Amino acid sequence: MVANGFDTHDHTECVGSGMTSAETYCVEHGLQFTPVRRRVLEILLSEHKAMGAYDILPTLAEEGLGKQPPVIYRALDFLVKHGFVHKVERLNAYIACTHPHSDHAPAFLICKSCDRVVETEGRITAGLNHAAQNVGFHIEAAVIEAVGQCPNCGTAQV
Amino acid sequence: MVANGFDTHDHTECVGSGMTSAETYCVEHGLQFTPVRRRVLEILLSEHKAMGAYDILPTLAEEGLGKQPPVIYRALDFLVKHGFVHKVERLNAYIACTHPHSDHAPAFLICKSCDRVVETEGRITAGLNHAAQNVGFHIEAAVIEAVGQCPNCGTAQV
DNA sequence: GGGTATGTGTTATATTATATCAACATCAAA
DNA sequence: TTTGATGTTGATATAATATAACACATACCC
Repeated sequence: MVANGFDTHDHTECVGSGMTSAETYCVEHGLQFTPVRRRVLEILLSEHKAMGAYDILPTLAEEGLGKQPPVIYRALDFLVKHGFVHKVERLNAYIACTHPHSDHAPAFLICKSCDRVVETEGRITAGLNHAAQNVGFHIEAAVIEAVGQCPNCGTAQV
Repeated sequence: MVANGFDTHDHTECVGSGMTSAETYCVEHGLQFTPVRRRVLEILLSEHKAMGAYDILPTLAEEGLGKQPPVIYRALDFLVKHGFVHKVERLNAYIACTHPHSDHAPAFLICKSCDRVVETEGRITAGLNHAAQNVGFHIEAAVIEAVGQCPNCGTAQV
């Protein structure tokens, strides 16, 4: 079993490499990686969990980076649009991408008990593609979110 | 290509069979299929599309079935819990199940252009199960929602 | 340097959802 | 047939999530 979000681990490196990767991508693509955007990504990377917009906003406010909802939503829009962050629809929450720009269809495992979320990689959508073809539907993006119990909570409760 | 929500079709039968099926299920399981619950399912079946709670509420209000949000949310909770209705997380909307109690992992195709939603059947989760096993996660339910273009809108725009 | 596009600050509001508590209904056991 | 357990509804209030609209500032490009 490889390291994942259900483990406890030091993810200083997660933050560092995530920021570097975003930085590089923005430079290469002529995107403005402004202080608000930078800080929001940094918070999401360092918390290493799914956070609501209103969980992030107070931190920005403390740091003088904006205290109204539109500030955080605009930053999140940018980060989601460019693949640095994903929205977890089931939770109305946002989480830093752990496989930036690997051209993946992100899928999430959401623990009901502890609310931790892990992003998995890989091709999930073969069956879905088939279903779509049957009705002539063209898939552009997919939301794939599994709800259940993570190893920690599962074993704890048995 | 079989009949589906992207076709225009007379779905009088969808409504009738949906209601009958729910009715039977409730009797068999000792559930109270009360007027509010009945009417909400009927509305969702007859509109044959994903609707927000606040789209449904005015109709209930007109008919004297309750005008406060908790009324509709409680009815929706009941209908979702027992599999008559699904929530489309991506849209924060609700849609009548078209395969009631076939023990399926519901998956949706959501058209970006016309907002129509089609529920597909079938086993979608093989790859996801594998990913979950790798981290020791136990899946209880899955949200699978594809966003894209339906045949009508796709051809219209080309 | 001037013009255009993009990003930010701010106010206000829209949309989606839940907590709480009292009243009433249903049903089965005492 | 009362009692009590459970479930449903009615009503008020509020929480949580998200966007519209507009003025101003900054970045970028020629």
